[in-house]
Amino acid sequence: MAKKKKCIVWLRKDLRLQDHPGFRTAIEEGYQILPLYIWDEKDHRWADGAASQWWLHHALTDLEEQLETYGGKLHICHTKGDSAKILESLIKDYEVDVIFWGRRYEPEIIERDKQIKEGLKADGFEVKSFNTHLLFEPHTIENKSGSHYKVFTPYWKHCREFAIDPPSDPDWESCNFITVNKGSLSISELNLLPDIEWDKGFYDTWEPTRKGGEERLKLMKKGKAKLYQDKRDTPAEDGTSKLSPWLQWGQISAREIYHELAKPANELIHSGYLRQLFWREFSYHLLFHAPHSIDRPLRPEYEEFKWKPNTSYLKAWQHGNTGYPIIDAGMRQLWQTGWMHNRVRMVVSSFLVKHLLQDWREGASWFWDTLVDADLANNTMGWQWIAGSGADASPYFRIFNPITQGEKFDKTGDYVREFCPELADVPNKYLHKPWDMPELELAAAGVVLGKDYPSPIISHPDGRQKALDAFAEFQETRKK
DNA sequence: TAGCTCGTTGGACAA
DNA sequence: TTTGTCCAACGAGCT
Repeated sequence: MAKKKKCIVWLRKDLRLQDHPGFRTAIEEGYQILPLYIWDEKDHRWADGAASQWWLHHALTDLEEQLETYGGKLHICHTKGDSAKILESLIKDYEVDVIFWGRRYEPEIIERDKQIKEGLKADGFEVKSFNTHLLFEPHTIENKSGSHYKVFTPYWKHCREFAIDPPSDPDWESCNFITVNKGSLSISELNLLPDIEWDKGFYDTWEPTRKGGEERLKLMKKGKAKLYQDKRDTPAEDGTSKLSPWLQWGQISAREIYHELAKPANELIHSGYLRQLFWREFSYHLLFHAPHSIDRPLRPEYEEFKWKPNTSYLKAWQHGNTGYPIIDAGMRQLWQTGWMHNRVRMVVSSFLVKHLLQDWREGASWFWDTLVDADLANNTMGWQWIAGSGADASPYFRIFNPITQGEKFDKTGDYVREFCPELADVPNKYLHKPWDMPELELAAAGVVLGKDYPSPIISHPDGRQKALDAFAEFQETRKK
């Protein structure tokens, strides 16, 4: 009898069994499969942050359980920057013929994967990679002049011209696995969970399993997506999809979401949300074509911008102690739940970069470490946009006003009261500017400013003016 | 090619 | 309280 062909399916940002072209191909072509996850602590400079690691732990646990129902076992390894070595030794140990993996698009990972691929091919092994993460791969889209898009709307219009492959599930009933007896670590041995218990709120907020994501998607399908356009800007309401962490880890694919919501009859009513999926695509497109933008301004002239580093400002912002309720509620939501509402992300980012004149990279790294949905392409694009150094960036005089943004988008004050409970009894009239409240009323609400809740670290008119001055000065130096 | 239009997410101020 | 207008300037993308 002919020897069974063997393959490794190396899982990366595609921790799912559904709509997985790697698994599907392996099963269709009759391979015996070794499903592999390598926890590489140093696979690039933006290796997963603490909140992401928390999610990863649970995603792997869930994936392991799903595989077990088909008689498979997830093989788990750990390294600090040498995934290639692990692959090589597994290939030898199990006489593997081919490796399948889903492509990643972080600049340093592209480079690393290329080297691994070349190395393996030189040794006579076959490597096949697939698109498991996106609707459109960044290099496949170009504008009429043969270059990449820099503005969202034309990019989006262009993409809409193309059909998107429907998701396609592997036939797991006919799957064969390679029998593995040794060498795999347990998930807990990866030490992905925090030593200090700061993750309690995460458990209250998330069910980080495939099933948890399917539930969210079901809610969108049942009506949430229809209401999305109206509710997306109200942080007190559960009006967004919150699917970002599942998407980021690939527990649910973009294709699955797209096809669930874009059925012809629904396309229009869901278009507000679907558009957001294309924003994710667009940020991968930008990152691919401007790899330097992960830690340098996309527009090089912004290298000259004079940020004013100030540790106490940065700390106050990180810990939600700026004295601006909408900012503090957002930063505390982030810390407690590993997630922040998108509207509030813009307000807090603008405040850090404009009012406080702190380098956008400080904000980007804080988000990176604390968000369960941290995604290099989205994070980079978002911060560059707010800092004004991005491709289609916000003009420098566009400075979010933390008071009016609060009053406009958290009218009821429910959001602020949830995350800044010390302000619970402050009436709506003053909730977004407690410093304007008369002493007596403050006392009645049980708040002493500077003691129970911080006084503002900078006054809004001051912060705004300083930002305008700094950016005007920057424009001047550019002209010279 | 030159010229035209437009750009996810806003704020301040005047009327 | 609401609404309209201006705030700069530029480069992408299209015709």
